[in-house]
Amino acid sequence: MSPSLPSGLLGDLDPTSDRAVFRQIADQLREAIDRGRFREGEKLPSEAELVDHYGVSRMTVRNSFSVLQGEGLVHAEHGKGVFVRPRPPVRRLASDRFARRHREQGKSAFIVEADAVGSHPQVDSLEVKEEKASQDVSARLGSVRRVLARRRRYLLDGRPVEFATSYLPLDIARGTQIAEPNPGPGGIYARLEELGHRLDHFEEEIRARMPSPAEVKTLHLAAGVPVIHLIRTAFDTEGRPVEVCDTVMAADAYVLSYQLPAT
Amino acid sequence: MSPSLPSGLLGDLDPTSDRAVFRQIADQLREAIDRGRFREGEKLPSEAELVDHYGVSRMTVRNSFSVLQGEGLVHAEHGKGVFVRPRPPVRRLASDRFARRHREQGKSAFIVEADAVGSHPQVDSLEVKEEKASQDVSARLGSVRRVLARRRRYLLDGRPVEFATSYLPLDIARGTQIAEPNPGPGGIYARLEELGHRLDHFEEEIRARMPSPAEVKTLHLAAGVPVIHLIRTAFDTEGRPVEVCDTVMAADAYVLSYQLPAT
DNA sequence: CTTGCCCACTCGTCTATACGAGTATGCACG
DNA sequence: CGTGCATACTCGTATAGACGAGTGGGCAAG
Repeated sequence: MSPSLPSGLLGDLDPTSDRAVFRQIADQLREAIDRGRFREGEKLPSEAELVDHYGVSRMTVRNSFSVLQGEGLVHAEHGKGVFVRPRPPVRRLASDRFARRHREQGKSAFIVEADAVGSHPQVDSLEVKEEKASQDVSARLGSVRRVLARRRRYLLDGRPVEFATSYLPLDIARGTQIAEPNPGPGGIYARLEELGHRLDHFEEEIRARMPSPAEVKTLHLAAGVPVIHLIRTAFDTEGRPVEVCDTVMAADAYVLSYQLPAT
Repeated sequence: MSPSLPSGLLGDLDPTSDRAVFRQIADQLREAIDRGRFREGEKLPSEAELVDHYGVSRMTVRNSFSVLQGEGLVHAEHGKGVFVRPRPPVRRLASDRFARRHREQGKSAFIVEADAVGSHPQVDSLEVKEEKASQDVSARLGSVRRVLARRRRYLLDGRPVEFATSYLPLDIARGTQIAEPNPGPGGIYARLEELGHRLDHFEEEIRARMPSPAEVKTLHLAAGVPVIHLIRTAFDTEGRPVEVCDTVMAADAYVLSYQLPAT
């Protein structure tokens, strides 16, 4: 038998309303969460308890939960319950993160930055190989057929937060340290500059969308978490695009920050 | 009676698989969409047809659809069917969109840009009023109690794509044309400069998340469409923040583009 | 020909039931 | 004391049925 809910926590249904019952329930739960009646990580009433409280069928309650899941407000754990989704710590990406001065150190920007805020950084899924350039990458790199692709996934405290692929023209990267699993201190941008491609500027394109099933898997995304899709192109001082980096980030783990001149 | 589906369009279920039936159906539909078997705007088989084809119950088929809706791939229209969601035209926001040279003209950046690509722009929900600054806005503007808030919504070809609120310190904006519904040619940035606040740079913070129910309503968002939340702070040459602009954009209608120096 | 209604088809909402599978707890047994 | 199992509670998946409401086409009446 389900114990009854503390009275006053949730209200009653309005049978005269034309708002669907499952939406009314979702509204009440959402409001309770917003007001802090349920805190981050806290367990919501179980399906059975809500069935008793509202006098509706279980599917109706589940429908309410699915609304809240779609909004990214809650997540269900099989065998345990439905919980208010905690807001994970966000990683701030500043627009000067690729400035030359940050490249002096030996470690990669990701590692340095994570260490600074006391997180445990990891990089995995390293893959470096030559492949055919997609139509999009080819266009961005200036009609290149084949490219060197460097794939990796970044984790913070064990949680995957982003994965990225860098594409470089073969005539630049082949046979250099860039084609090695470990590109050496300062990363591939340092190597590019050593190879005579002094970097001039970057162009970043940002989109947001819902993840594909593959992305959900790779980033362990909860329901209702979008991804930020960032495509960066690096140009050298001669105006040639020397790298395209395609990055997919868990949107709940990032804030991007840019500084623009008012010119 | 439901006519049977064209054979070969969709496959069969694998009863030995441990993948849930509704996921298998969603997978097949997703793949068919990705492969172009169903084109943008095209109608998917009705629930009844899929019930017949797969020999499952209607709720199972609906469950599959709800997966695809959550991914933003399809949308349902009551009484008509379920359709592949067309990708709307996107608006590109370049990082120089606030450059002084774009401010010379009389019209606002939004209008000029939309006209350029042949879209029909509109601005509505104009509201200008003094109000108490939220904690966040106050912090960004440097401990300001009350602010002038300018709210508006932008539409392209009748579709709402973004809404924004600008907050300005009262000591700057009160009694000026900035406090009028129509701020005049070049917008509030032009007025700020005339008032002696020469703009130096902007700071933009970007987040992506699922919309609140209020945002769904204001932007007429389909299921599975995230929003891009952009907070811009404008600084004058003395380093004082003179405006905070809080913008919520339909993510499927935007690509943001930034240029960063490699410094 | 036009109007208005009926009907078929569509998705939306809700109920009731059943079984499976993951989790946690307590108790009995070794 | 510790191990392992039974059990109760949780959500996951699926079935079957019912009624409501929006859409569009066809047909009959005017």
